[in-house]
Amino acid sequence: MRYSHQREVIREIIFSTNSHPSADWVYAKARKAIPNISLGTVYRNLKQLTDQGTIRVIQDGPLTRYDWNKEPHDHMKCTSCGSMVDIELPNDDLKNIVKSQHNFEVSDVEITLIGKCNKHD
Amino acid sequence: MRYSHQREVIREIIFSTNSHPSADWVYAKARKAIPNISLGTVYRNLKQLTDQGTIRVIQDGPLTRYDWNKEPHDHMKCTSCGSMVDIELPNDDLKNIVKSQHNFEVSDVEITLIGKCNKHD
DNA sequence: ATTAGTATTAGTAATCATTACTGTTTAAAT
DNA sequence: ATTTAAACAGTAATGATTACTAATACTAAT
Repeated sequence: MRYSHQREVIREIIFSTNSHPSADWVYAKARKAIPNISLGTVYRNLKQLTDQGTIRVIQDGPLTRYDWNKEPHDHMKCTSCGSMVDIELPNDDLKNIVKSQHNFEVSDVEITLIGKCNKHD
Repeated sequence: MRYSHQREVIREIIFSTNSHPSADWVYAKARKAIPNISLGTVYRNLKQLTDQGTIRVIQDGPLTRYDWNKEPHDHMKCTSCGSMVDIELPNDDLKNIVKSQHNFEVSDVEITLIGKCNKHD
């Protein structure tokens, strides 16, 4: 893939945050570096970066977010502040259950825990 | 909530399938019973049925689907045929982990297993 | 260094899912 | 039967994403 300044800026934006930003958030940030960057360019490059495995997509309900963390991991979503935090949970048991009981070969496990984080006791 | 024929038809459609249909699929089915039913009516009633707890929403990536099964349960999604099948998985361990390690009070757990179902060995 | 070829871009139009609006219809209470 | 508000059909509007197009800018070969 050929180098482009726009893609590099977009990549850096994703890698600079843990907030799992949306395309729109990335667009707003990118405009600060490249004021006339196009929203289409943002979407196209987010897709390319995803396809080449540089970043990954996470789905937050109907919202599409992006994440630099490609290690297998899960998410805690707080219903009070809307934040989505990374967490690693064991899932070998789940895989084994469906393998033995349903003959379903798992390639990926997506777990989201919804609740209240420690800021809202 | 006042009775309406349209809502009743929509409710029956959801309850007649295990395929977790989308709004569009419900619309197509509903037109067979009520040819001039409006897509807005489908969306409005799916929302009402959801709000009153008669059905529930499940998010399949960016796709919104509807489900009559309100018992807590999880899903297996087949990458070959796209089908999404209900499954019950234990999740007490997961809840306990985040409670003790992150002081995160879980109200809901969403697990989706992605892989190949037994039709595609 | 210049050129040629093509991936990438900005800008805009188009699409898709969903929601909002508006004037009409209909359930159901009086 | 009359009244009232909820629900409707039809259509317009929104928001996110994708597609299109002519211009631009990497990069490899000269």
